Amino acid sequence: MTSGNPQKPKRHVTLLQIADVAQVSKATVSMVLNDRPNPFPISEATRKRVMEAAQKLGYRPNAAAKALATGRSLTILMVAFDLWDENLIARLRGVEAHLVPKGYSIRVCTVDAEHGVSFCAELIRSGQADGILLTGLASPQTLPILKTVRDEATTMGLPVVGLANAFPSEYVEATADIDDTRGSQEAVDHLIQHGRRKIALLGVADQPWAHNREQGYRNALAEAGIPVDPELIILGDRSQTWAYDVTLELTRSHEFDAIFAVTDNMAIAAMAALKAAGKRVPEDCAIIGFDNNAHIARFTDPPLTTIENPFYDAGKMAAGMLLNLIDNKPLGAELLPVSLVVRQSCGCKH
Amino acid sequence: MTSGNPQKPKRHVTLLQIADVAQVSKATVSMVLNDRPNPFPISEATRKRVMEAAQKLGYRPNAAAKALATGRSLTILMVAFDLWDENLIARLRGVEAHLVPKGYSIRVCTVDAEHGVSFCAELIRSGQADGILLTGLASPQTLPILKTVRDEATTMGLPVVGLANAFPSEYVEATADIDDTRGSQEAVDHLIQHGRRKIALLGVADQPWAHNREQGYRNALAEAGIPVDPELIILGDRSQTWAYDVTLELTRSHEFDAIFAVTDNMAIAAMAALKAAGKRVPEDCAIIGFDNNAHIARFTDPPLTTIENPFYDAGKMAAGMLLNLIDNKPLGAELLPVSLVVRQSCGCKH
DNA sequence: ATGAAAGCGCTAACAC
DNA sequence: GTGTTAGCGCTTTCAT
Repeated sequence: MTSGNPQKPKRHVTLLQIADVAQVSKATVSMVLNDRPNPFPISEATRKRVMEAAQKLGYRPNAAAKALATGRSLTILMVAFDLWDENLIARLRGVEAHLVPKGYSIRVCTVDAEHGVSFCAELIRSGQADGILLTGLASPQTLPILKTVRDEATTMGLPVVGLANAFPSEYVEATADIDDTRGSQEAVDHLIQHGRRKIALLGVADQPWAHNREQGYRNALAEAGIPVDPELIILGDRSQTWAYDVTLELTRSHEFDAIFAVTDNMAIAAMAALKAAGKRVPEDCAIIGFDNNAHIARFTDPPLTTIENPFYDAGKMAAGMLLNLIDNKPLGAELLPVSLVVRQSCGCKH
Repeated sequence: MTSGNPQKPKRHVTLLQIADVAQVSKATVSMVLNDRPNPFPISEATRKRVMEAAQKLGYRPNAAAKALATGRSLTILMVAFDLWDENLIARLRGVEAHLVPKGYSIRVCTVDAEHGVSFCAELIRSGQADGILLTGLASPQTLPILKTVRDEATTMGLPVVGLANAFPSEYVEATADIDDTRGSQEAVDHLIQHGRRKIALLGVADQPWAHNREQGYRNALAEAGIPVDPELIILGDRSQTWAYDVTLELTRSHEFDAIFAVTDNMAIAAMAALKAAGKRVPEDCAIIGFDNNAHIARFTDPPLTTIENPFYDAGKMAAGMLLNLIDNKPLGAELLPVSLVVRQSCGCKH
């Protein structure tokens, strides 16, 4: 059943065959199919003949030949950098939403401290992409890897665009980002509206995006005239284990009535720690996350209030920016708006 | 800062340049670089000269030219079929783990009922892949789409391999699957060990993998001599909303002391419903899921006992099988073992 | 042991 | 308006 490998017909219908059938030259066929005047328009008659022949033969241009001739692969390379549990598929769909209508497809390469950089470099150097989309997490230790990607891209003359997670500007031409600051500010402000005053921040060190979220936290406190308590700002490594441990510790050492965690993953770990410490959520401690991983956040106990992170839209925008750079058009970047998704961990009633 | 588009050097170091430097012909360079006797070996001297020249010039073969000449793209197409919230990155990493060492890279294309099939077909027909990896969910309504992929692959002579989620055999040469039946049987058996007798199954209709998980449930009951209560077998559409609603309903209409949900996502929704109905987990109702989405399952309240779904390994295996098919080698398929991850929702103490 | 040359399928000057 | 032609960078048969 599984043995007999499929016969390999490799039905390459070529331009030449169409030319034969339509009684024209390869060149004419190419022009018709690519809709390129040369410099004169093609007569409607031959146009039609060619189209019909192509249709009949089920012609599909060979991508390799096209790429070789034009020097463009119609492919972008999406580098997933140190990405493990995030919503890759939403980003991918967003990117495709923009790319596919323009005929581009996506090659992916995952990279982390141990794997993939050299292969990724290989892909770039071998001409398999017209531009690069970087997504994932750049930590200080892994920055050299980013540099490699950046350098290879530069020697090939390819633009690099960041998708979410605000990459440092030395490594990208531009980045498609969401309004981390504004979103966080809204979240923390919401906690303040609920009468919370001692709000802890569960943050992440050394990450631009996390820094922005921290800034939003500070803004909200400032606007409400609440002094920042440095002891309630805790920066870690983004892991759930860390978030759990540090929250547990905090319950023993400090007074606080709310937590703003810069990711949902951290928020749910913190929530578990609060419960382990005998605190009720949201009565004793309210909590808000960030990202809205809906299939988790909706079903925590209580359901997690959080900020919607529009990965799909970010993907679309990043793709748009990349294509613009490839075509030397204006970038068209903007900070994507985010919005609070109110559930119950903040203290709101159902 | 973001305006001046990067200059485009496009440093294509070619075979010819190496040939020049090394004082040999293109052909010789090609042979050396590809390690291909012709039919006689290359002399060590020229070999070295060529290698050094290549090294010095920083030569990287042009993928398009190579593909055009050989008819092989060294690329596989990964089709993500109706996949939204699953762990794509783990599969991807697994696939890459096997593919990259062999020089293959991955092109991705997401497809669902509304989008992407025609583009996916395009990618296949334009020779942009040597084989296809199918992953995601095939529902009866979307099967025609699968058929399209399959047909295009066939006309191009490309093998199609399924990665997880057991695709129907008409659409794939083979599939890399996990032992759904065995895993589920273990899970349900574990519940039985805890003294549970009225175990509800939260399943999914029309999905081979879900059917296997149901079979495991039945096996466990059979071995324990517990009669199957058809009313406790509930098949739905895999959505969390459905799982939540149906569980809530069940608490009102039936007696049961445990739930086996065929996915973690359904399990956490069910858990929320149980709590909403005033049931304690696991005292009143134990619950076990499937997949081990660790960043969720570890932090539910109580932590979710579940079956580890080795997506990474499945990715590796699928990639291996696909490459074997491409090279006409024996398939090397096997059912991947799964294991129970015991936490507390089953009734075990910490 | 190495080189010459044809060709993979397509594009883009340029000629007619 | 359409055809000719010369590549794009690489592989591969065959001749030497």
